[in-house]
Amino acid sequence: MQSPSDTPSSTAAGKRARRKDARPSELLDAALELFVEKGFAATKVEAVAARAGVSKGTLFLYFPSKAELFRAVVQENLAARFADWNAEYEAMDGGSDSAADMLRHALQSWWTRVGATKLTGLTKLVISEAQNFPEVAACYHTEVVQPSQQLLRRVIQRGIERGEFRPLDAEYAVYSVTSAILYLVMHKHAIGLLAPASGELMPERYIASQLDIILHGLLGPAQAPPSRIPALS
Amino acid sequence: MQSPSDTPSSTAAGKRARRKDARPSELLDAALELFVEKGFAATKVEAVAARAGVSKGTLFLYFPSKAELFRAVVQENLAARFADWNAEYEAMDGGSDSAADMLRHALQSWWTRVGATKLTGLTKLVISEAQNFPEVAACYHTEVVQPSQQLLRRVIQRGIERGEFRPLDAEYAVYSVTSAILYLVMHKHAIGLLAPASGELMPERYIASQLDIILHGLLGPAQAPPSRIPALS
Amino acid sequence: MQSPSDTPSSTAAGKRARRKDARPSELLDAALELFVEKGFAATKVEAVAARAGVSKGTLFLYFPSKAELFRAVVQENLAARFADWNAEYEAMDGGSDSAADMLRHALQSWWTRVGATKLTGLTKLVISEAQNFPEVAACYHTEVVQPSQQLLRRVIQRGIERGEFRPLDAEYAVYSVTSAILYLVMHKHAIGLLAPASGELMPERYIASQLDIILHGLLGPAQAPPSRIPALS
Amino acid sequence: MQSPSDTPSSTAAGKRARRKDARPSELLDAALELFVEKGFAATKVEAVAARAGVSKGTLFLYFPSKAELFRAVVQENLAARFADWNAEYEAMDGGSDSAADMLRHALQSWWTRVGATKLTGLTKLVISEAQNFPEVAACYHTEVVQPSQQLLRRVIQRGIERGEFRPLDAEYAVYSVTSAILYLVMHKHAIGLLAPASGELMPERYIASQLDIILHGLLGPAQAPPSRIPALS
DNA sequence: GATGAATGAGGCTTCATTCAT
DNA sequence: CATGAATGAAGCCTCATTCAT
Repeated sequence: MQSPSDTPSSTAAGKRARRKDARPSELLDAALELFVEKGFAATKVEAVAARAGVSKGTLFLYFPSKAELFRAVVQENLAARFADWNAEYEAMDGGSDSAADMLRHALQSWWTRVGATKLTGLTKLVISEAQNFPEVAACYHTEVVQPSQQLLRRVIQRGIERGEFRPLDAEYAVYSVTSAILYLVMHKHAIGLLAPASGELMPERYIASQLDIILHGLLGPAQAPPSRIPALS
Repeated sequence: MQSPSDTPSSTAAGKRARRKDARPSELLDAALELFVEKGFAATKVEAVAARAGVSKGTLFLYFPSKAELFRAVVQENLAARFADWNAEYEAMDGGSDSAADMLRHALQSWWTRVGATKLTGLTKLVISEAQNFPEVAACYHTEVVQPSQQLLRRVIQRGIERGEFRPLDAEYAVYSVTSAILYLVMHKHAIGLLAPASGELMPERYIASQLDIILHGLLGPAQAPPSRIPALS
Repeated sequence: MQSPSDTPSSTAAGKRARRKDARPSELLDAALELFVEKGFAATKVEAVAARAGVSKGTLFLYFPSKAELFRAVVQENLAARFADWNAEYEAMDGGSDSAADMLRHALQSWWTRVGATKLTGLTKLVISEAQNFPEVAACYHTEVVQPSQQLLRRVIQRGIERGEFRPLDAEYAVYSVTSAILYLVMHKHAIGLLAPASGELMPERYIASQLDIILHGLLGPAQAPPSRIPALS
Repeated sequence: MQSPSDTPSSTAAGKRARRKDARPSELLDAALELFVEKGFAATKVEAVAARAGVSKGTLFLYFPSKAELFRAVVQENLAARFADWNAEYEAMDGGSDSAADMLRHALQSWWTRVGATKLTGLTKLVISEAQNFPEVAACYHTEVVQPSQQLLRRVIQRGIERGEFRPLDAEYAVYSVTSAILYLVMHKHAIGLLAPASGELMPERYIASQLDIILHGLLGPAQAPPSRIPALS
């Protein structure tokens, strides 16, 4: 039960302080968008500042250089994503669902928590700039890619051990899931823009299709589920 | 009937000319590599020239600007790839293989003809720079992406019609194949470099795994093939 | 009623703003001088910036390109010159002087208002670069050359109609005045520098001589004025 | 009575030799035109070579640098012009014409021998590039300007001494003639191009008008000639 | 803190000049 | 001699970064 005004400058100066505190994240949001859109080199710091509603000089009050801004963009969004993944991870490990359900759940929760948000830009960004920022890429790999893959591998492994899945190459089966995710990300940020006239890709339908095929592909002949043709959402 | 010196300047004067003829493609090769590695903006024309073994100025004898060099890189490699795809297309359409074999063949021939070459860089390049070169991206989409997807869609459709595959969402099932391909491309040029220490991805094993799961996922319960565990190549 | 410090930042913050306002015209002055001296192509933007006391980059804050700087140089000085010509025009048209006096006045006021200033450089500049900047030249012709020639033609025409001048080719008689002016301009900016050792040309004496001969040449035998030998100013 | 074939290689190799000897002057002609049109800096040596019908490299066989080419252009045409001026000079000095006739003749012969040819470009060229090539300009001044002015000054002086002309400032009266000439030159190469739509300047009429006014202006009241209105040639 | 004018290193591009053929 | 492919110094312009206000 903390008093609502525990800091001296809560009423008047508070608003400015909150604004001030918000600056960095407004800049990070603007930077994420622009880096994803145009790439690191083609993005001008002035454009980032402008999109965040501040002046060029202000950006340098919070980030010592453009490269540091880039690193901060990744770090910041990494944290957010990682927290969520962690929650997901524990929730799934604890339950007693079938491996198929766990995979279904993993993909679908990825979509709602990450795929449908601007966080997907981070993946595209890190991949695009991997060569120019190896430390950042390595960090991303350690924090995001490896844990996700480990989690998926464990689920698949358990499915095999339980006889739910066919006996297959568990390590590489993971890529069936990650490639499905990556394609959706790249479609959103690049492929889909190659030809705006071409038919839109409907994410839910895409995920349903991929899940249907992957699970059918993993499951042993006995457990083959009633082949649901995905509703054309 | 060969006179030993039919043209007086066949050896002497020819060397220059041969070099001149080779220059454009040497430059295009160098440019493809560097654009893929660092992106368009971060690649210096001087570096392209240096990798091709010529000086800065020479590049501009063959390409009027850096942007035109980029376009030429895509056009040039597009032609090569498209010719191969065409050959593949006709070979497959004419045969009387099962749809599964056709898909298997499509993926494997893609690997030998494209995936294992530096042509994969083109895909990564076009995707990375799609926003900054929309016309190039559109061209790539028309020339490469759409034909490939149409071909795959037709194969899958036929498999369904023949009862070989389950009745599923043929249009979206295509993405199971394209996402598998895209992931391999992106792994080669970006993901694999995120963490050099992480285990290498073996392309043949990757393709075998994806094929196994996709085909299992597509096939009707009856036709389920003997679940071959891919040899750890 | 003056408060000694009405605005807090009147002195401090104002200095920057005042500099910023002055920059464009400082740059235009420097550019005019250098373009006249060396020509457009041989003038380096860095030299213009240096003469204006700023760095290379600053120039581009105010003018988007070297060619635009050139256009601005002409436009800017055109305005100045044209305003004066307009004033002159009305002053002369309204008066009831003799045509001879009007011509005398025209030449002499041209000297004080234009000929003796750095504005003459504009004429040399536009003529020298006419082929490379046709639109600028056309503009100069419309704004400066044609009005001046029309004014002179009208004066001469009136002199002829009044019987003050001989009946001569009024249209071409104008060139006696304009050629006198052009020679002075070109002498100042080029001819006079051909041989620094050669005797200086004294502008007042030059104008007196030209006026003496032109007026003598125009006047009818009756009105021939007392042949004043120009004072060796 | 030289035999028509006194050199061994007169028939076959002669043509090539003549061509070879002609090369430098073809290059000089091309260079004069382009330097006049675009200025020294904006003229590309490749354009000069192309207009002369040879390759870039060939130009450098005859002229060690672009600057030397420029000097040669002036020197070469200077010689031609100076020879003519010399002939004119002696012809006039020897005769017993009136000073007025001599001036009339001087202007008219200038027109046919120089004004109507591409030699006028030389004047424009030297004036335009005077600052960047002071030695060339000085040479031009010594070789062309000073002799012409001296000649004109002597004619006018004699006219005054004989009582043919009014007693006027002989030294500056010269400028009435030179300014008339310069204007025609600059009109041909620059002013006339400012506004192609504006009425053409007819050189003969221009010269007639200027001569009429100048001579009227110089002559004493007694000798005033029948004021010929110049025929609208 | 916030601003935006100023800076100058660095990249793209041109073009005079060289030189192997 | 003639060619034109190759060179690289130099110029225009951009933009990350600084700093006076």
